[in-house]
Amino acid sequence: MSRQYSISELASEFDITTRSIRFYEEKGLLRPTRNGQTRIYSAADRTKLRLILRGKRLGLSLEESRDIIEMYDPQRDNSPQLQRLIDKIREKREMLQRQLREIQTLLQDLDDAEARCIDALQTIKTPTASQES
Amino acid sequence: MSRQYSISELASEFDITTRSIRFYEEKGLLRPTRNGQTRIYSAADRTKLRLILRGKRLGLSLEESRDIIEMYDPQRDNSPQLQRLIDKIREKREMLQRQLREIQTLLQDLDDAEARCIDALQTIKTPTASQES
DNA sequence: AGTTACGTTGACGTTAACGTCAACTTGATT
DNA sequence: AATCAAGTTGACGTTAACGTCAACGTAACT
Repeated sequence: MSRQYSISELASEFDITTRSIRFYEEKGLLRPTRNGQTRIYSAADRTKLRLILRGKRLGLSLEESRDIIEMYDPQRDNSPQLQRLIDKIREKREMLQRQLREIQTLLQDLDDAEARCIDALQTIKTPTASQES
Repeated sequence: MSRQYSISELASEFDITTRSIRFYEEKGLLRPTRNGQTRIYSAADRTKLRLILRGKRLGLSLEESRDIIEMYDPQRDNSPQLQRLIDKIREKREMLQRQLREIQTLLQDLDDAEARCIDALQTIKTPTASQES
């Protein structure tokens, strides 16, 4: 009973084309219901779309994003399935944690680079300080 | 005077093909010296390669990685250049920080998903607890 | 001299993730 | 009835980031 969305609503909200949204469906990441042949998206679909786009920014492939999306509605069928899911979650978590550490390294590197730049700027503005007094 | 590397040494160390390394050169990310027509890579080239691959894991394009690499050897020519570089650094930093926050959100989401899975597993192992006593 | 290992360039193929376009339907509006 | 906006499918084009392959050079070893 919560809100419904048209394809173009979602497209403009997330600033992507409708073609992309249909593409994600082709790849099995979304399954909107239909009214005739027209697609209708639920709030859950919208959330999934958000996850897809976030995944993209994080360098995940669509397939990896699909994995993650599937974790959101665990079909609690049989326990082997669930166990596999838990394993996948832990695996993804490790990957993300590694990624997090790498970002922190890069941030540190950027800090250093900025410092060197600022330093170089100073050196230019104070022409050859080594020759003063 | 520090160590030199052949293309296949680097390729096997980072587990990529020599073709990729040459491709990065075509794209202007590396500029190894030559002995005749054979490429010779320095320790700095190796570091750049490491940065490229890290960038890839973080979802950066090669062009973005090239930007970052350029920050590592600031040609301290003129100050407008340096100022532009500082701006680029700050911009990249914002992007990485946003990415960092997104990863933390995703990690939190994964924690939740795992909890739900484990919960579902328990529910299966304790068959329909609601019908007991 | 022959072969083996390692390197080169150039051309072309490939995959993921879309974009573009044409031809069509459907519902609402004028 | 005609037109318009929004949707659909299908076919094909595109870009990034390589991989594959062929044809060749070179240096070292046997």
